Amino acid sequence: MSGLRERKKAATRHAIQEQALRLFLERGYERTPVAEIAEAAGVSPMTFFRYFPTKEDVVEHDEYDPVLARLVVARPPDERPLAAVGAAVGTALAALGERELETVLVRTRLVLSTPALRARRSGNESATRELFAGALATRAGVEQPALTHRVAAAAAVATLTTALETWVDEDGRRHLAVVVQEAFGALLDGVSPGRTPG
Amino acid sequence: MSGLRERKKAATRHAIQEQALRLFLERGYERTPVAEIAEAAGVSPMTFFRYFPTKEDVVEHDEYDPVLARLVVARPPDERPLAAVGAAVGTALAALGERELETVLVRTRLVLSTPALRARRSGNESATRELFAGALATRAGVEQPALTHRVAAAAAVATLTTALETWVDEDGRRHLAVVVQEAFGALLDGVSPGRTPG
DNA sequence: TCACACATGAGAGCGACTATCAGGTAGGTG
DNA sequence: CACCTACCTGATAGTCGCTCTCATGTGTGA
Repeated sequence: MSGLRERKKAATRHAIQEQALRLFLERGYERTPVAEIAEAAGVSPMTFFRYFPTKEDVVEHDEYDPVLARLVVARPPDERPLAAVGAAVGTALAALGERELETVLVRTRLVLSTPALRARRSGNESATRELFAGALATRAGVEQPALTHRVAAAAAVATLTTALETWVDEDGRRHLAVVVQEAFGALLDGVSPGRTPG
Repeated sequence: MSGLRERKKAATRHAIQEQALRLFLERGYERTPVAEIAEAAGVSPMTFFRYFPTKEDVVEHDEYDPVLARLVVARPPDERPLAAVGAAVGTALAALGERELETVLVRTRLVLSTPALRARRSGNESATRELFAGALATRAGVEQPALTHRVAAAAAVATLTTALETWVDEDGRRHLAVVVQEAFGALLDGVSPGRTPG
């Protein structure tokens, strides 16, 4: 399955993404036309859109969501939904190395500071919510996610987003996992008065 | 302050919005060019953009947020943040009449079923989050919103969004206030096991 | 009534994105 | 090794959202 064609495609895709990110960081997202990215990557503008349906797509990855969903399903069933998601996220983040965190930081900063990318990110969160809601339903042994599952999923994603924003604001000084854990703790604080800190 | 000029502007603005909504519902958002909206409203395409900076702006209102923020600040300070936001929203929704709810239903349905509008809506939620976080901070008597306030605000907005989606899925059969209350109850369920139903 | 401010329109133009068509290259087949 | 097919690519043209500049006409305030 790894003929010359496949390798060329992978290389082209990688080149486009690399040049795009470089130009975005240098000159800003809005001031970088697709034509320039294509030229820098040595392809035609057409080819850019064959690899990435929109200009925004070249920034996003969203490869973590399915992993997270599986971790959520695997959490013990007596755990409260939000605690389950929080723990699953904690587990996933612990596996991230220094370099990966740096990449995430740079890209997240770019996304948060670019309205168009921010809006798209928000749009994607809706898919993440549904994925988490499905995972919580599966864990509970039911077909369709109940309102509880959907609300818990939505709150968890919102908490995650807030944690990410905080982390970027801090320039990534603390480990992301720490900030996320603190955010989930703050969520409990915001709901019930007496909580048991971890 | 209500000279002929002002009234003309208000009329033009209203005409554009009315024709836009009509055409969007008839032919769909994506298949309705701004030029057609402008023609239907009897103005030039240029004028459309003078009144609404983007095509998406013609759909959104977002007039409720400031009201909600004020209601949040007014909640008793011993209430937990999420309960405070939930109660504030409940109060605001109780004031909505049959016709207003119908309008909200139609527009929300359009927004949720149109990716571009959905993304924009999500983008706006970020502003709503900050507004709520500020309100919670003010209520707590501090200048800058703490992480607790920001997380609570984010979770509350996420819960609200989920409630709105549920409400639209149900074609507005139950009153929106009921669905929202149920959603906030579900959030408590998702966090702590024993809760006292209202 | 006069002069200014402002709302509007016309035209050109940019950038994201799409559809169609033609040419070249990889891959399996004889 | 030659060939044929399938697919990747590019050129062209076009649509649509959105902006800029400039000129004109219409309210408004003096």
